[in-house]
Amino acid sequence: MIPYSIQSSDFVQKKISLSPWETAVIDLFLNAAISVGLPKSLGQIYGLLFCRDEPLAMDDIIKLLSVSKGSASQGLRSLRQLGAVNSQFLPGERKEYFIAEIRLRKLVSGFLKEQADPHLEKGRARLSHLQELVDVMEEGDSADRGLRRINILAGWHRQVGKLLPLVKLIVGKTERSHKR
Amino acid sequence: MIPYSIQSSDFVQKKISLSPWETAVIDLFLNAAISVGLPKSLGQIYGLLFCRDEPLAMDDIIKLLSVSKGSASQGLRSLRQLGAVNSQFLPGERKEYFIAEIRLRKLVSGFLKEQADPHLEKGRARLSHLQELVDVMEEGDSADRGLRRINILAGWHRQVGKLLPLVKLIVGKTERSHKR
DNA sequence: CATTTTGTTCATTTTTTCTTGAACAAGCAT
DNA sequence: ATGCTTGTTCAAGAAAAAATGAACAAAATG
Repeated sequence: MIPYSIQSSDFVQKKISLSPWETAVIDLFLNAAISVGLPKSLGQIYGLLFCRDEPLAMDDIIKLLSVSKGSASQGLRSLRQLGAVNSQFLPGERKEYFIAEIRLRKLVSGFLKEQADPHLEKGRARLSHLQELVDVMEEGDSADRGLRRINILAGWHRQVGKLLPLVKLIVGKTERSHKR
Repeated sequence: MIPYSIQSSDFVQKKISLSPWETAVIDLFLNAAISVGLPKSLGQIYGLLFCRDEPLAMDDIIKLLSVSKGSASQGLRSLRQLGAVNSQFLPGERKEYFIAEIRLRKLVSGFLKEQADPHLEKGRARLSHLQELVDVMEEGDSADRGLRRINILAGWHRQVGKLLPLVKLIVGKTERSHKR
């Protein structure tokens, strides 16, 4: 006389609510997302997946977080692009199921690849544009100054270019020891 | 019969407009600011100061960038806090004059100190809050899962805690060679 | 085929963040 | 004192970013 599981018989009803610690974790990731300049929905979605052992489908996410279809869809897309979630198709199921990537190394390198590398590249372009602007000037104080500034910027660019791969490396290297 | 320099006699009229390369540099920093999550006015102001050899006062900045007094004042405050500008009082002048900090090491460490360190600290607090939430639960699957997640997060926290000082160090170490 | 399930897109609305400028202080000069 | 100059603050407006949900595709079901 249990009034639940109206639907397809032998399905275990998926847990419909969040435990307090899960809510707290989700909020933690929400804040983390904001602080690295990503939309909070990304943080929430990742946080939820991070909490769970079993993969979740989009409509689970929508229900559990009460976000819109649009947010969920776009959020998952971004997360995939960042390498922060992976998906799988369970046999016999039509939905796509998502799980969080929890290897910090992957998270960091995905983030840097998506967020930093493009800027580095654009930086290169801007530098040569700057160079053109200065080249075209008649000689003089300002042109001189321009040249000096370009050199500084080029130096910075090199520095950062060296730093990024190093960061990926370091996070990778020292990563071990998830106490089990 | 030059109609300019209405004002106090022997002052060389300060350059009133930006050369093209300066505009481009300012725009570069504007974009950089946005991409690290700072307001664009910060980028503009820093960019302008970066271009100039001589220190500028707030009203120079206001005129050259056509920004409001408010933006200039608040922007300069933030930049000072980030360690991205320094100021000096020229003798006999009442205004405060600003110059850009161009040592990358200083810029990076200032940025990290302001933007990352506080988050690390808050992270610590959140972790112990999480721990409490899980401690308080009756034993069970969810509590178990919660514990495992906390351990992962704690590991990440340690990692990042190690990374940040390292970044400051690296940028400092390799910094030399501004071609002169 | 018509229908259902799953997911994407995108114009609109909502929320958040940034900028503006007027009002206000604080100090100096007359 | 009174009026300048310099700078800060903050409420209100403007701009930018994110979330929503309805309309649309695509593919499987029956």
